[in-house]
Amino acid sequence: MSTLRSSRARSHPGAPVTLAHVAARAQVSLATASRVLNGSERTVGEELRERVMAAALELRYASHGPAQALARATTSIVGLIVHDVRDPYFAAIAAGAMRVAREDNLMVMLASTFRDPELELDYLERLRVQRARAVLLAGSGNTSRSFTQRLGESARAFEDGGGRIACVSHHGVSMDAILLDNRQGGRDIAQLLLDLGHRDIGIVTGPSQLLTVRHRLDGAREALADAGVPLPDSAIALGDFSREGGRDAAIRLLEASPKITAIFALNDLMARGVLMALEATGRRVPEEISVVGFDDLPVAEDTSPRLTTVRLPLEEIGARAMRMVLEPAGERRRIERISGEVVLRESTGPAPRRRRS
Amino acid sequence: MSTLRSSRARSHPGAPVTLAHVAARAQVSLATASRVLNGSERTVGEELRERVMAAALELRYASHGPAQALARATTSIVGLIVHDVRDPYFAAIAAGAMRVAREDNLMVMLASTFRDPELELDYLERLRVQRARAVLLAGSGNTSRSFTQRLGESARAFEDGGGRIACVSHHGVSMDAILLDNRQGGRDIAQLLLDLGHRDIGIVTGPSQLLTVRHRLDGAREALADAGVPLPDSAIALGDFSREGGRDAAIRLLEASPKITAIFALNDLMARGVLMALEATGRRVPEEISVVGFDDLPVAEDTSPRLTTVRLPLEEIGARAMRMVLEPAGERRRIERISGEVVLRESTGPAPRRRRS
DNA sequence: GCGTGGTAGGAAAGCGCTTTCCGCACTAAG
DNA sequence: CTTAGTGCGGAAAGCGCTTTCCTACCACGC
Repeated sequence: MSTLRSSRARSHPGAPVTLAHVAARAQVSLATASRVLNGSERTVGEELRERVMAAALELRYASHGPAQALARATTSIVGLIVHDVRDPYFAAIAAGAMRVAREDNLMVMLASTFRDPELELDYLERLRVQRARAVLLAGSGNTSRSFTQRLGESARAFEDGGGRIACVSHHGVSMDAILLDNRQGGRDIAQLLLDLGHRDIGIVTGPSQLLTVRHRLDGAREALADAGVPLPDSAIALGDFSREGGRDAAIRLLEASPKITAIFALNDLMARGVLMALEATGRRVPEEISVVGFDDLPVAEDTSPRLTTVRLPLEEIGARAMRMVLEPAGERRRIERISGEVVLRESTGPAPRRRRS
Repeated sequence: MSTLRSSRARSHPGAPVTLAHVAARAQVSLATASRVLNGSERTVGEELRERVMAAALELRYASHGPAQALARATTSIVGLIVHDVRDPYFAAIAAGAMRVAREDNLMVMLASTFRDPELELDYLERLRVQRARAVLLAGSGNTSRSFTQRLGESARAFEDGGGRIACVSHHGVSMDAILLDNRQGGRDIAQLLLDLGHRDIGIVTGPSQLLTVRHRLDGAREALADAGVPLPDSAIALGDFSREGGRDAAIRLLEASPKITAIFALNDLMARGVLMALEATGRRVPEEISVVGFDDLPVAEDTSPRLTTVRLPLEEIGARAMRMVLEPAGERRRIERISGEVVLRESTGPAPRRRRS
């Protein structure tokens, strides 16, 4: 009977059990209990060790994280700030980063800013308060000068507090980073379109203050310029970085430039939207018009035709970024570059012959 | 000059600034500084208040979360345990839950178990260590008796520590919950198939130890039984709860039961896989065979034909669950039920006329 | 037998906060 | 003028740990 009762001990609200309780029950000092239960350099005699273990088990002791953090002056928390968990792009990065965090026995605090830069700053501040060991900024950087500066200051403050910080993609701020070669990707995919004979190319772009957008667009511009193919303003339509944004932008684009034979959507979500618009207006892809995206999210294979796009190894990127930010700070800023590669699917085809102009 | 310097103060590693520094600089006591900087009942005189604020700003003071947690005996952390962030189902729930957490000024620790029940227990324990205020279990429950029991014990231990815990979906454990009516959903969607005249219906199912799977399947079984339509074992194929799992299962299913005119995939991801298999084998949907899924994830609208499925308001579910778990514990177990509704798209059609048998 | 090292256990000093309790100054009431 | 009441500031006692130091003890060598 008594064993039964003791095994159910503390299953009532009462005051939570602390190390002191464990120590008392095991008849040892606090120091010893601490050494046994939380990896310490010092060895503890076999007998005491067992007494402590047993007591901890019986009391169902769980150490007090915040107290440990205070005493040790370090936590086992890392922060991860993304734009939106629902966006598969960020979900993939998050998954990679979380895998690495887990390997290092760290808990991750995830924050979604929903693309609000202020929230990004706010979360960074909160992570500073939490004394996160490291923070990973995974959203795309912003082109706003003043925002960039404030972000830089916050990052500096965070580091002064002893934390590490790094980002994925350009952020216009000097910190360790995994840089995605969005420009080259934009260039490559535009070149693909050119190689297929397309000369009237439209672009469906996202919010222009995102650096990712800007770089992909720049890459495409370069490729077109090199080939001497014009890209009038009317061939560029802007929308949200989402399905709906892509669809709406495509509709406007088709009105403004009905002659285009190919559309480069700056990410796969938008490309999906473009496909929706094309389907709604009865245009065949790729026979009448080709469509390409960017990122190679799962959706790229879910559409029909499947999307030609630029593959980014997102989980790998998340993992490497997390690994980088968990390393001790180096002397100099660390940069790793990752580039995407074009994956050819069925949404692209040779340019149709020119219709009567 | 001096203002400039002082505004840049502490931009060097040195020891981090504490409340004591702020208090010293503002020439007030620790108590006063604390009261000013961290909402307290007590009022502080205008002058001192301003001095403290100024000092904090100049030093770029950030309070020490763990220390506050220790002193206040409560944290501003909530935990969220899901199977996989990459799965849009969980991403949506997470987004809803995170929105509510944000409204309450809480930080969320997100953990992905990748469907490993041991990890679920492990993370729950870690969240107990972190003294999370509340934990939301979002994965589907498990049918394993022993696991369920251990989960129950861990949950109890967590609650004994003063935290709240709740789950989405059945977990076979008594705790507050948002219950999804998976059985009814399965029933409804199967009924839809029946109403369309299908009599040879196949099912592509996920891991059978998931309660979600079991309930959806049970619902479908009931509908078929009520209609007197047989469901032979050969008409059920099992796979991973993913695209690939759905595809592979569909291939096996079609071999085992070539006569089927409709397939119910237990979630949209699997349904997408089914569509892939059907496309690969040249079967037209829905003319030759109808396909339905479950969840109504974005992918349901990305495929062609678009998927008929059961819509679950996932973000709403995540939000309500978080709200529930943040409320003080009630006397009795709290349960909210949410049911899905069939949304009709193009992947379903009337059963083709029986071929020669 | 004594000094010497090495080892295991414990006492206690923090870690950075919050909050109780105390005291002072001032006002209002008697 | 005294007394009670009120408002504000500060001293100090924790919160639950870790870790430094100190002490006691043992084994060993000479």
